Amino acid sequence: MNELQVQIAIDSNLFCKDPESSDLGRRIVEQGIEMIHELGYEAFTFKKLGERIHSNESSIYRYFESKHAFLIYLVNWYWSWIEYKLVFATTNIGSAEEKLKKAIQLLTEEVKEDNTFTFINEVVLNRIIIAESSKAYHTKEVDKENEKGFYKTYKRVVQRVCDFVMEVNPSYKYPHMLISTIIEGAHHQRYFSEHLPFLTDVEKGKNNIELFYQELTIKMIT
Amino acid sequence: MNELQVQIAIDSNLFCKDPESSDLGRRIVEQGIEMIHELGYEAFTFKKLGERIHSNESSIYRYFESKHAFLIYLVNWYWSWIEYKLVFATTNIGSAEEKLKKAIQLLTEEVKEDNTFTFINEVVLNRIIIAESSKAYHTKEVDKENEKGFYKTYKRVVQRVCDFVMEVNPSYKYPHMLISTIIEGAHHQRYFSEHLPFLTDVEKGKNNIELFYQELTIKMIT
DNA sequence: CATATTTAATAGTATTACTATTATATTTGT
DNA sequence: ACAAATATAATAGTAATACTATTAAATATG
Repeated sequence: MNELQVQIAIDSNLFCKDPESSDLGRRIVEQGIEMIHELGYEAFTFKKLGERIHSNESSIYRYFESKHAFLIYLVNWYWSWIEYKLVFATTNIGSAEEKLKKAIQLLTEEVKEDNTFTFINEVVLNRIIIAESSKAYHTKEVDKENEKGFYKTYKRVVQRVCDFVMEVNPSYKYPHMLISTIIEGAHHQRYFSEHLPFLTDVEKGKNNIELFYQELTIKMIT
Repeated sequence: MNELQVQIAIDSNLFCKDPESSDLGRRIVEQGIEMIHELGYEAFTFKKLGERIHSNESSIYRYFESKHAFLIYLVNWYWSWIEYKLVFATTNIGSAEEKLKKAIQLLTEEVKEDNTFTFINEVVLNRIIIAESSKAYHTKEVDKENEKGFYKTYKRVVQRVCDFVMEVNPSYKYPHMLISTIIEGAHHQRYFSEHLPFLTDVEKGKNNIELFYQELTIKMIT
């Protein structure tokens, strides 16, 4: 059986030249993800990436105008992918409660399988999002970048899940606050469980993070 | 009436030379906070700070070994201050529920009054913590720094509030997860309300952030 | 097959995050 | 009051960063 050939569509003002349009572009994204994961965002440079892909620093600048822009691209790719998974997992489900539950699972679970329906390693990308994505919006340029649509994909995912919340309880007052708290919270808890375990109650072999946020969702909206 | 003269005690391995011990040191911290707030962490440099306080870059390095170490110092100062306020606000309160409620208020409310019981502007520091503190632990060196006690003060605050949670409900399973979710969540919501309002449900004149997390606390542990 | 585009290579810039050295203040102990 | 210790300011220097500009060679396209 053939797999569905879906392409994650990325807004064209998130890159200079579409990295999906050439082999070099795909190598930049593929290996860039690996390198950010290995070195961390701060130590990662286009120069190092250029060497790794046997290309040149200045060639990478034709695809992304800056290191920051590259991170923004990855964050948007990630949320587009999550949106795709979200829509796929919730169509044809009748009960609003079920849809919401599925959505919370998707947002809080650890990304484990590498389905690589593209050249992008989603498991590694998930870890970058957890460890580095807050740097995408914690800058002095947030407001300008927000206007340019840099956070649009993330907002769209939040809105979709909010819609499920409102289906379950149309009078609930804080859907956006609830969903963004859960998304950011789950990422924090994953990061803490690995590096600052004191701040969590994660137990080996148990998916306490997911359990906690599922319980939170139900208790808050009913 | 005299005000209490309390000094926030900072662990001596969080600085090279104690900035509270000299006029220059106090100016570094005082003006450093203002500058990080104005320029953002990335654009802030010791060179610029040196110029601003009519001193020298290299003199600042005698107090803090790096820009990162300076941020870590500020984060610890902040949490020591919150711990002090927390202890002060909850002693002599008999009911565990009341203590917890007070604690959640303290952790989620906007810091408004500038009590300046020191040279540090707590209102501005609070905004730095909201906007920049995640950069303190999202580095490749977290584990090493955690061992050196860089996040001890934060953990201590979390533990104190966890103790209240356990007083209210001794069988509650996820106290650390709950409290760290609330702290980080409230900070995120404050930041979002200013820059990415779509991700919150903040209304003018209403303290929805505090209300949301108070409700969350009660619903989760009872 | 000519033209346009892409890429690689080189060089260069201003700035950053530091370190090292030294001379001059300032503080401290006696 | 004075020597010794310490703190500070000023200067200089380093390797690396995050880019930009230019050019030549390779590749794709009409």
